[in-house]
Amino acid sequence: MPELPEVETVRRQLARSLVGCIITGVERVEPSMLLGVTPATLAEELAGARVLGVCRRGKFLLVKLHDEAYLTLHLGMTGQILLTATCTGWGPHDRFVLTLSSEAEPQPDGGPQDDEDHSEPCAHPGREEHKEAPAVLVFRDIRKFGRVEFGRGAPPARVTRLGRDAWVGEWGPEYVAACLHGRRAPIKAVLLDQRHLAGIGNIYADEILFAASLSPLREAGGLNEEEVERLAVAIRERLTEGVRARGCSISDFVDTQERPGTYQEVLQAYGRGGEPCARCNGTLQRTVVAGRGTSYCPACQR
DNA sequence: CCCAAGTCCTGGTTGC
DNA sequence: TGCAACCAGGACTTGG
Repeated sequence: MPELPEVETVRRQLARSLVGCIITGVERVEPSMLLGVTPATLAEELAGARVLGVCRRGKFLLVKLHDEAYLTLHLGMTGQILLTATCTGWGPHDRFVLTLSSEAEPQPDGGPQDDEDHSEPCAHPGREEHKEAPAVLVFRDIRKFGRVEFGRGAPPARVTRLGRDAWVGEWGPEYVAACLHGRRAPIKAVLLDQRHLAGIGNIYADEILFAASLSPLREAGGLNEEEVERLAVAIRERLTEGVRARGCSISDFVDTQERPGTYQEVLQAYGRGGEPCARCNGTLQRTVVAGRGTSYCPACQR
């Protein structure tokens, strides 16, 4: 599942490869995944548009174009963004395809220089990605949960109504405490609610709660100060680890070069129901919380 | 047939 | 009682 670390992995690659490029055309678009514009208008708007930056907020990617335009991408649960130098023909799940050309004049500054929280300087400047501008961007999505949105003036409402970015956002234990205050919903449901902290999905929610030794079933408003502090630390740490691992490829996720991440190798809770707990050697239990499959250790997650 | 799960939407409940 | 905030559950999607 593309959650914050997976989307950040893709953002870094897109920022490196796309900034300064000109979109030359829209080769393909799945209308049911398109929001805010018709396919015809989208093609018209994007043709000739220069990419100014690539930002992220929660699980959303924002491709900033000239004239205050934003192309907003959400990967849903099986979405992939692939960059290739040549077109080798489309597959049945290629829902949105852009062609690109590099500019003669390189941008003075490659990275996204955005006001907001979504961008981190690229941490691996030496890594080989595309030196050349890619010719094609493919948004591949087996299920059609992904979304492509175009708008002008400001990012779309589905982005502006998000809470603070769960990784690079400015927040601390007090903010988390305020989010949880008075809530009777289970703590995991609040972690998954993008209006509070944006970017946490089902995998990282389970990992964060394991790291914080908190039961996903706990009533959110019932956490004490010390537990909130542990939770806040676990959120930053698990997401940082996820980004460092270049994402979790337990299901379909791959980066723009079709390479998997490695976070699936260090999962302690997600998907491990019935297996021994790495911390206390108890048995992880599987249940359903907030309508989502949930694994946790009843012995040491309290 | 059920399961996986992102986001949006609806309808019922809670509490001031 | 009225109303808003809150919360659970369903729709959507397709391959395993």
